Amino acid sequence: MASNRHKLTEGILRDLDKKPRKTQKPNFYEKVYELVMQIPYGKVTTYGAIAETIGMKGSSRMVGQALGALPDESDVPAHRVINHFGALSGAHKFGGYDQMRALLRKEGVTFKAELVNMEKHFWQPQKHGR
DNA sequence: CGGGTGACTTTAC
DNA sequence: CGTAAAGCCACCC
Repeated sequence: MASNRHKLTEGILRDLDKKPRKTQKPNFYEKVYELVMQIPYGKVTTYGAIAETIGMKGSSRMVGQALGALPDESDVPAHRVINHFGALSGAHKFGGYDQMRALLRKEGVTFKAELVNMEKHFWQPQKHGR
């Protein structure tokens, strides 16, 4: 449902807007965003790699969920996050496959058929603060 | 509190 | 090879 997603997005915006409160459990979404924002220009990474880096190996879906909640005007380069095959799973959020591919190509990312050339562009996320 | 949802990944057949 | 199913768990209602 579109309205549901919209509400979700509002929640994310609210969370991003307020200062990260250092509770015992920081926002999972913020962790994902911080990692994604560290992806260098022209590089890509996968949901699984991000999940593993934030200590949630196997919960790659949560990563996708976090990215899916991002507003379009977000500074988070979500287009650099793809699935482990190199397919553009989130293409629908960028106006379709062709558009997302064009976005990546513009950054120098090369493709093998319909898949990103992972061996060449995969970037292993690193914990915040190295 | 419980159910539904989701930009994934892996394993099994 | 292809399809199915099950883990995974934060967030919203």
